[in-house]
Amino acid sequence: MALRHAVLAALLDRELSGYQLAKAFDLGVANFWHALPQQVYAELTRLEQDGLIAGRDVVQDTRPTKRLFHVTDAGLAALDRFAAAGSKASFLRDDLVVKVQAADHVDAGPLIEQLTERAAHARAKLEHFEELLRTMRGDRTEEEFLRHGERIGPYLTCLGGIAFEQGNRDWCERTLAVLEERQARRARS
Amino acid sequence: MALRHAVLAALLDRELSGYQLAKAFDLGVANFWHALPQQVYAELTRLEQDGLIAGRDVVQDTRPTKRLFHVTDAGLAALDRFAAAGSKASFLRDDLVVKVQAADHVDAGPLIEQLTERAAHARAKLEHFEELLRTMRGDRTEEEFLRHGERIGPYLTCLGGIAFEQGNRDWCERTLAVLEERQARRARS
DNA sequence: CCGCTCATGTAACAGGTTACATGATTTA
DNA sequence: TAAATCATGTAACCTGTTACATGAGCGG
Repeated sequence: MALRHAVLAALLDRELSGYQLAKAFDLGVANFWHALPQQVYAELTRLEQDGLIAGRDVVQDTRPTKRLFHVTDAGLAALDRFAAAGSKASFLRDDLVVKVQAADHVDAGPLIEQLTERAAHARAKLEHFEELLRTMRGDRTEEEFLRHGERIGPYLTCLGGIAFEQGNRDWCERTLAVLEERQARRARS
Repeated sequence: MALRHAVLAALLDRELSGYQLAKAFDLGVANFWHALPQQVYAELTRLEQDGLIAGRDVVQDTRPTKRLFHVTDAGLAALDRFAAAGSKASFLRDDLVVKVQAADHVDAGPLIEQLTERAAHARAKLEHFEELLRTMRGDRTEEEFLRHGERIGPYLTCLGGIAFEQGNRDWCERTLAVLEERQARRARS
């Protein structure tokens, strides 16, 4: 039941439509969770039924009518209970890691390709996150912002995304270097 | 269909029983994937039916009879196809991150507790992984081992685990520092 | 006029989690 | 004698993914 609380957390800052939320969860914008649009819409329906969020229709002239949601007091209480309850460790679950585990028994070519892609993707996300951080803290320094800012949650999760992607990038680069060196050596012999 | 290939990858090094595999996937030993015992047993059944692994019964006098599995040629071919196919980026999906996203709206006490736990867990895993690396490379240096070792896949995934857990640990410590400083300041005022 | 964005879903399926079951042997 | 380890599963459930559907406006 974590998507539920991820949606609540995403609605803390401002009212959002299902569409906006779906985009945020589909791409890496809401870097703290990932979900497909279908899941988001379904979860919004359930959340409203349970009274944890409330929606209001906003009629637009050129665009279709949308429904903006906000967190209710009951929703806030649910979030608080969720935050207080224990959570188990999260695991790394990544196809590419499985492939590297089998690296000695499979063709290294595609592996190198995928690791290169992944490293590039990690670098792109890092840039994006850094940009987000700059926007959030404005003209304040990071220390200043984290000490006195009144909404630091998204900043901290963004730092989490950066830590994750740095690990990703560094590992990809290291693994690439090893696999490429071995492949080059095999080609020479 | 990644558990399938994770099991194949785990069986590359040596024959294992369902029980041994289950333990490896349940705890963090097989640091490249996580799965519950029930999943592992079910997957082994399917893999054997599909001819990607083969098992032999080993009768023991004191212990129950166990079944040791090894990868077949068909299994190896399947792994190779899997490694060549594209894989999408993996996402960070972690309850604790959702909680931190909501940090400004929920009680910081439990958050601090959970972050402390998580940091300790990350440190423990790091030590465990470092130990594993030392065992795998023996008296060789890392460079030496990665250049000339004949089974480097597990070493590389272990490096991945280390990169992941370092990110985890650093982020937990940073977030802890911020939340604790803010909580202390609130208490004083 | 074709594809993209806005806006919202349904249905079927695959994969992961929780709960439960069995039974012998070794260790504290 | 109670708990942990070895050894293997079944059944129900929850969550996530893939495929498909609808319809209006806007930009090239």
